[in-house]
Amino acid sequence: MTPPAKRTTSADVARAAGVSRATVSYVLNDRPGQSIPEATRRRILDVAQRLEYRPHGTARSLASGRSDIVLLAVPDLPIGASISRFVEELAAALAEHGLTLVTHLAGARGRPLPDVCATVGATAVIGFTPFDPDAVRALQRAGAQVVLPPAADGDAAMVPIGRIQAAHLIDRGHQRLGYAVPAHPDFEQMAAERLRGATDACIAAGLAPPLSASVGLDLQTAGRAVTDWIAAGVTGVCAFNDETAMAVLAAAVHHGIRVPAELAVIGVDDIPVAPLAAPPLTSVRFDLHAVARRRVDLIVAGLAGQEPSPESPAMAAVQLIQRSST
Amino acid sequence: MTPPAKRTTSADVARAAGVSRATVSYVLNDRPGQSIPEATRRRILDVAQRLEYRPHGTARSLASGRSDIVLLAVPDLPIGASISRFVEELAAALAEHGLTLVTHLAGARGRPLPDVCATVGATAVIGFTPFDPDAVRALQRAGAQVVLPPAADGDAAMVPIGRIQAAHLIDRGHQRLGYAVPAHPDFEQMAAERLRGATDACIAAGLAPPLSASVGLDLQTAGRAVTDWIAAGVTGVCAFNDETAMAVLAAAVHHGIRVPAELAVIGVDDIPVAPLAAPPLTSVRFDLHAVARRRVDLIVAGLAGQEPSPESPAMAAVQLIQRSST
DNA sequence: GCGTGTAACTGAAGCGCGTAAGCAAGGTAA
DNA sequence: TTACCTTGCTTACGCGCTTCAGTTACACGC
Repeated sequence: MTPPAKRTTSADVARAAGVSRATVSYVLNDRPGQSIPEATRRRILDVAQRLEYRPHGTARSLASGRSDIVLLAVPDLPIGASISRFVEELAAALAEHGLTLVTHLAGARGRPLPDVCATVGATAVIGFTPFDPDAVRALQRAGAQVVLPPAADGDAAMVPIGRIQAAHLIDRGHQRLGYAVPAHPDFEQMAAERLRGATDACIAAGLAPPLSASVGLDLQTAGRAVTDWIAAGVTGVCAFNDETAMAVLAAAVHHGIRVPAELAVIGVDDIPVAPLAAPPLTSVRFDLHAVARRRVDLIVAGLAGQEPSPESPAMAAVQLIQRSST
Repeated sequence: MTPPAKRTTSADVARAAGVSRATVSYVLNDRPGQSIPEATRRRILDVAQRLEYRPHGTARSLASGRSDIVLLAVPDLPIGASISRFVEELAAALAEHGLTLVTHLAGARGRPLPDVCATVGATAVIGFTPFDPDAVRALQRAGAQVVLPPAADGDAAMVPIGRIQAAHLIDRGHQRLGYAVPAHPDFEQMAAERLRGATDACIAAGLAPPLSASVGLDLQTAGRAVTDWIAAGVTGVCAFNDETAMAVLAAAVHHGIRVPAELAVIGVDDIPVAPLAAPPLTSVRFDLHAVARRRVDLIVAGLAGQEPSPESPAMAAVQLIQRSST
C-alpha cells in the first residue's frame, strides 16, 4: 500500500505561486472587492491546476461557516426510478450554483437526520414532505440554514397530479371514477393530496368524488377494489402510481374485466415497465427538471437570506402519457 | 425568521459542566488511557444531552484527520428499488460502526466524484463497479483512505446470479437457453458477468452456451429477440433484470407464444411489480443484507489499515423466487 | 516635499475540535 | 524526608481554510 499521498493544500499552491495563502484564497473564490492583476490570477490558477489542488471542503466550511453541501433526506419507502431521476436533476441544478448534493436514506435503522446533518455539515436540508416544527428546529441547531419544503409549499405540490389524472378520464367520457390508494402507510399523505386533486376535478365537472380504495401490490386487495368499483358503476380509475395501477390492471385481467372498455386505468410516474403492461399503461409524468429547478431556487434564495420568490407553486409542469389503458 | 440559533459547541458543554474542553472531548469519545471518574463522566454526558450537543463533524474531522463519512457513488443508470434497499442496508450497517453514509448520483452533469469526495470529506468511497486506477488515485488525493470495490472483487460479484438463473432453467428441463441483455450501455459490464455465470452453468451441464440478444424496454427489440430464440429452439430465457424480463414476457404474449409452456422467463431483482406480470415472473433476489455487511467489513478493515479478510467473495446469498413464468 | 489614494498584496486571528504534553494533588515506597 | 507514581484534570497547538485589518509601493495632485 502506498503511503497516504499527502493532499495538496492551499499553502502548497501559495508557495509554488510565490504568493500568500490569502491571495490564493481570494483568487480561487474570486472574491469581489479585491483587485488582483490578471497575471497573478492566471499564475495561481495554473499552479492550482497543475498541482491538482482541491480545496478541503471540511476546512473551508469550518472557516467560512457555510458549506456548499445540501442534504436530501429520502424517505424510507419503496423508491422508483422517478425519484432517482429527480435526484439527478437536483444534483445538476445545484452544481450550477456550486452546491453539492448528497442524499441520505432516512431509514429507522440509520442515524437520526440531525446527526447526519451535523456530521456532513449541510447548510440546507431538503425533504420530500414538510418536516414538523420540532424537526426543523433540530436541523437548524445542527447547522442547517435552510430547510425545505416549507410547511405551506409541499401541501399543494401533489394536487395537480390527481387533477390531471381525473381530468383525463373525465375528458374521455367517464362519469364515475375510482381512486387507488397504495397500502403502504408512508404514502398516505401524498396519496391524500393527489386524491384531493382528483376530487377537485370531479366536482368541477359536476361529478361525484372518486371512490377511493386501498390497493396493495397483490391480486387480493386489487381484486377486491376492482370488484367494488365495478359494482359501484366506476368506469375509470386513477392510481396513486404506476405500480398500484399495474396491480389494478392485473386484477382486472384476472377477473375478466376488459381494459379500457369496462375499466380504464391511469397511473403516475411513467415507470420503465409502464409501456410493457397489458394493456400499455397511460401515465402522468412530472417535469422533474422544472421541479428540481424550483427547489434549487428556493434553496439559493434561502441561503442568500431572501424570502423565496412567491411565484409558481412548484409543479405546473405535468405531462400526460397516453397509452391504451384509457 | 428566527436568528440562526447558535449551535452548542463543546465549549458550551465544558463551561456548563465546569470542566475543560479537553475533558469533554475525552468523555464523549470515551478515549482509552484517560482516567475519568464516573461522576465527572456522567455530569458531562448529562449536560451534553441537556444542551442537545451535537459534535460539529466538520471541525472534528478537520482536527482528527478522519471523518466518519462514507460516500456511495451511484452510477447514473436506471435505478430500481433494489438499489435503494441496498443503500438502506449499507447505511444501517455503517451506522453500527459509527459511520455515516451519504450517496452521490454520479451523473455527467453533476460535479466530478473527486470534487464531491473532497467537499464532503469522505474517508471511504464505494462504487458499484471497480474504479479504474486513475480514478482511485484521484479519490485518494481527494482524501479517501479506502476505495471500493477492489479491482478483483467486483469482477466475480455478478457471476453467481447468472449461474443460478441458468441452473434453475436447466433443472426444469430446458436444454437450450437464451440470455436477454439490456440495451442500455451502462449495464454492459454487469450483463457480461451475469452472462458468464449462465454460460458456466450451461457448460457444466453439457449444454451449449446461452444465445444472447439485446432487449430494450419496448416490443420491437424484445419481439425480435423472442422470435430469434424460438427459431433457434430456445425454450428458456434468463433476463438481465426484471424489467428486461417483462419486456420479453410482453413480446411473447404479443407474438402468441405461451409462457412458460413454449418459453420460460426468469429475471433478477424481484421488483415490486414482478408478481403482477402476466404470468407472474420468476426472479432472483440477492441477500442485500449480506452484501452490505461484506462491503462494510471491507471498509472498516480498510480504515483500520488491515488488508481485508480474504473470506467469502461477496454474494453467496442469492435466493430464487419461483413464480409461474418458469 | 507632503498628504492622500489606490492597487496589490500579506499577517494573523479564529472556525470547533482532537490530542500531546504538562501539572497539581495525593498516595505510596524507601 | 525525598523520589516516584497515579489520578484527574488543564493548557496549548494545529488541522486547512476564510477573512478582516492592515502594510507596502507607487502614482497623483498641489
